[in-house]
Amino acid sequence: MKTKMARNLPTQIVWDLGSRIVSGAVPPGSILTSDTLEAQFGVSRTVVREALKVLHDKGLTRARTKIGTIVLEREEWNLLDPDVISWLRSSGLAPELLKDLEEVRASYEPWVARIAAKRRGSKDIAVLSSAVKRMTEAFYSDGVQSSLIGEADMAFHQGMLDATQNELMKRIGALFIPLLLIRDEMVREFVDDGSFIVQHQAVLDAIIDEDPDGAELAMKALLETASRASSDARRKNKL
Amino acid sequence: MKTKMARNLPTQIVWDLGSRIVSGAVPPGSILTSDTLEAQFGVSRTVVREALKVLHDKGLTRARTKIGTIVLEREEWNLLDPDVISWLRSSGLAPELLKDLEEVRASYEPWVARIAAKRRGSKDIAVLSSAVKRMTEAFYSDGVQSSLIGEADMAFHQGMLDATQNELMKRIGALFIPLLLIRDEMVREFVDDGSFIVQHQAVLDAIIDEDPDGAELAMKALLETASRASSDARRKNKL
DNA sequence: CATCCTATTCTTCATACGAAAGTATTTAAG
DNA sequence: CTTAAATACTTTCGTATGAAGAATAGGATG
Repeated sequence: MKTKMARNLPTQIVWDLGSRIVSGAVPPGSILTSDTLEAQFGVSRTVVREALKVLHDKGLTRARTKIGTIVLEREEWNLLDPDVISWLRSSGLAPELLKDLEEVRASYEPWVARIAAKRRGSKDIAVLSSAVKRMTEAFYSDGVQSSLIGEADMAFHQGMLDATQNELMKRIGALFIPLLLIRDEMVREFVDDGSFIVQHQAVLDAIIDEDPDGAELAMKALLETASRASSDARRKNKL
Repeated sequence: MKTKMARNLPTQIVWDLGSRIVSGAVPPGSILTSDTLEAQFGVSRTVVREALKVLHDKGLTRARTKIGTIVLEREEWNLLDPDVISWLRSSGLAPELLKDLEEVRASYEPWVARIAAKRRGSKDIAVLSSAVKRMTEAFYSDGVQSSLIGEADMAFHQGMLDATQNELMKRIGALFIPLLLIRDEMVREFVDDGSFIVQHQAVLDAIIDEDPDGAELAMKALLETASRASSDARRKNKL
């Protein structure tokens, strides 16, 4: 992940408030007043205002005269905002969101594989092959919990996105990859036979062969397994 | 569309600058200084700063000490930001973006149809049926240029999104629908036989029948036609 | 060529006033 | 006396302004 370094004051406050709102620590309907925040964070009005402006733009809050800035319902939040996504991730994913996410993924990722197979260059193949290789090595040396698997997994999916040469698709995919990784880590504990490696390899092979149909099918199979494992995981944790 | 009413000062400036940047009137590399903007818009630093903060958040600009606020390259822009999308729409769509958009659409909309067919309630059917009906009537009374067709088309696709009951999918779809409408209007001039009506009807029928596979196929057929017409349009306009 | 300096611009602060909108008070009607 | 409408009040956001701090591009200096 990117290590967010020394941000300026408003951004810090945006992150503090934003993550607390998204996590539910500051529930919808809560009232934030500029004065209070000013005192609370020990900053000036200017800074508080800039922070509130940004939160407003992300759909988290709404300013009302004589009342203050009120925290909006979750339906109003801009779920496609990178920051909101980031806050969602660090505050744990609601099962409902996870379900939505899985469906969205099922809709676009086979197509990503398909287009990647059509357009991939030699550099893309190198990236993807390396990712699968690292994934395999990590699995057979450190076992299924290795964090290296997650990194390789992420690199693989990012690599496919890059291979599509579709800016829009890259944006969308980049947005969800971090979220999906969390899910995948949970899932791998329930599919510890390494089958995910075989399935990634199958996708890679099809992409190398410039076989769009094959890539799409292989990706669907991969997602299918993940989805089944995911519901297994849910059942096991729930009951 | 929503009629954006009396917005506050910073928002006005965000829209003025944002749309000019996205349209290319203020090209990447341009330098905006707070002082200049302050004079140009006749507002205070506070307002200019808030506006620049928002533009920064949308990936359009970057503030650098001793230089000013510089307009970033297109690659840096947050293409998934609703405002950026809106500005892109009103400034005409680059052919490259159009191609990306078409691919993205092809990836998710068949799945939207599929999921809609699985989950649709009676209310969803009413909405979709009404849209197709209006589309048909507009076509046979006012011809293919009728703006009512566009409205009905939009209502249809929005209705499908709502039927999925997937918040994330709704967000993504809602983002692109307005852009696709522009494309569709261009396209309809090249497919003036009303075949798009039959194809929408086919999707609707499958959704009513709770036939996911049928809905997905019908939607794919619809997109296929649109895609073909789109390249026809491109060829004809280009040469 | 390397180092230092300075001017410029962003960043933050503190304060003040105007505008909008709930809340309380007064007034008037029934 | 009760109730409802009109009025004044008060709180909070929105905007403006002046000043000080930090960072650095680009020139001055050695």
